[in-house]
Amino acid sequence: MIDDRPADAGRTGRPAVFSPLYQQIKDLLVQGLERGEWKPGELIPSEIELAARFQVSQGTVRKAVDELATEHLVVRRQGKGTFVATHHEARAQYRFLRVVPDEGEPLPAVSRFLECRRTRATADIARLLDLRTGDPLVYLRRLLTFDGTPIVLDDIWLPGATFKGLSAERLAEYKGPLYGLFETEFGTRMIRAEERIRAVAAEADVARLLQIAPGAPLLLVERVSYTYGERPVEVRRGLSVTTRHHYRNTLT
Amino acid sequence: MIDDRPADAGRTGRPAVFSPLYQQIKDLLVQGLERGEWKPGELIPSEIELAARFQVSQGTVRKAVDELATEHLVVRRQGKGTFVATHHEARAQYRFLRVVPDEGEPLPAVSRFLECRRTRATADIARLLDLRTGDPLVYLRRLLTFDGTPIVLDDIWLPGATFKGLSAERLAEYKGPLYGLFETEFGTRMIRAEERIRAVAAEADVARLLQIAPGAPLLLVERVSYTYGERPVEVRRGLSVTTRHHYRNTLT
DNA sequence: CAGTGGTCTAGACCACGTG
DNA sequence: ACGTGGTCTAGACCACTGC
Repeated sequence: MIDDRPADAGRTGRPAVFSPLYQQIKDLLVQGLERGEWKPGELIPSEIELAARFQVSQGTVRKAVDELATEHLVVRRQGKGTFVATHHEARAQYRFLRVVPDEGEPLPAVSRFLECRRTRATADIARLLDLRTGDPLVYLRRLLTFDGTPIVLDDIWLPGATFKGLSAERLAEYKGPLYGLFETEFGTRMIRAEERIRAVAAEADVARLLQIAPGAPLLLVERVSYTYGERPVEVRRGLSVTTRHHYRNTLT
Repeated sequence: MIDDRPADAGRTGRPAVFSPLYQQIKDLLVQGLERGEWKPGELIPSEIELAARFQVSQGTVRKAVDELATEHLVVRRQGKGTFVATHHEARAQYRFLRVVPDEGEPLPAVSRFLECRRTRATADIARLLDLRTGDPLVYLRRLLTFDGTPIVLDDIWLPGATFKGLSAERLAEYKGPLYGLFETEFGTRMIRAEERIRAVAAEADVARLLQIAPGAPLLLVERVSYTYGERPVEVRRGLSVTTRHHYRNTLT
């Protein structure tokens, strides 16, 4: 495992394209994650092992791993090692579920799938997913219920090529976060998302599903999710009833 | 300047309350910022100088300063030094201004103040600002206009004790971000905020100011801003028209 | 040129988890 | 007892800035 060493990584000479050593190590580690060399939840090699493999000091590996931990790609656990991050963890759950009750603990929302079918990309969905108009998609519609009350209606579009085997049956039987299913069954780990948030008036069909009056204000959250290498893997439009719930956000 | 050294910071013995050395250094630096030892925009001592002052290695100071930079309390500039962060910078502007046009660049929004008066804290505002009901407040109302169209109506409540001299005249003549004014004139630097976002229907008076129909959906952003030591210093309720604008957010 | 932060190394010891 | 990540040090060289 000596040949993994980046060309010209030593203290003499210069890499063809300059980038700090720890950055190059980080890139190699991300490539390993992307290739599935270490799967979500698994232990990656220790810092000492990685330092030996890449022929750099432990300190340099540490800086690379530190950045991966900051970006939530891996999780450090003192005394145990460094693990590949996974969506199957209470810790990571609420990073992407931002609609919560005004009062009390965010009870585990109950998810019910109303639709699951194949369709084809419209121009706008294709653009967001970096596909071509007419490319195959999987379309999902689900209702999130908090404490018995319907609160969020999500429309979700996924690239058909990646999510070929996704079925209503599989969704119905699956317990846990949707991104956990994507990660486990389709080898696609969501790591980042961009959202645009607006207020809109409820259409008649949506109002019926969310048990509110037509025209009532709803929070619209349009999300594009990305996996490794800034590759878009999901478009989601969520409509939320925000009379006793809100979207929480921290500005830092 | 030798006595600034934290008690028992050396490699032998144990601090009474355990915390890593770099954390203690970081805390001391935050206290310096809070005291105004170095003001926004100013240069703080170099790493070598701080290392000498606190009697620790440069590496330990570096880790402390790195964290301050991550939290946007300071800004590092290679070759020049480390500066206290300030709201008077294009870089920092859009960290707290999240409502932007759907298309095109976020043109500098024009701010117009509709009200500025002293009032007293209601129970809910008092709770959020860690005050008592009836304590003095300064209340502001302002309208943000993008490209000539009114888009955001902000109601702002500030602790009267801190913002004693704030006047309509001062607001009218001031150019630049509101948080820049707070920082320069009142020595209060906002560093973090928590927001709750909802969709609501426009009331008649708000609809008139925003030039929309009564009952139209509006985005409501309720913000509490904090300065050093998690001390709340502002409550803000912003109502936005989101037909051609949206609230942007990145989940990481 | 001198001074700053940025990178990299090598080695020490500590705290935590497991056997 | 051992291996992991966490902290700390000392010193080297690099890259950027400004005189």
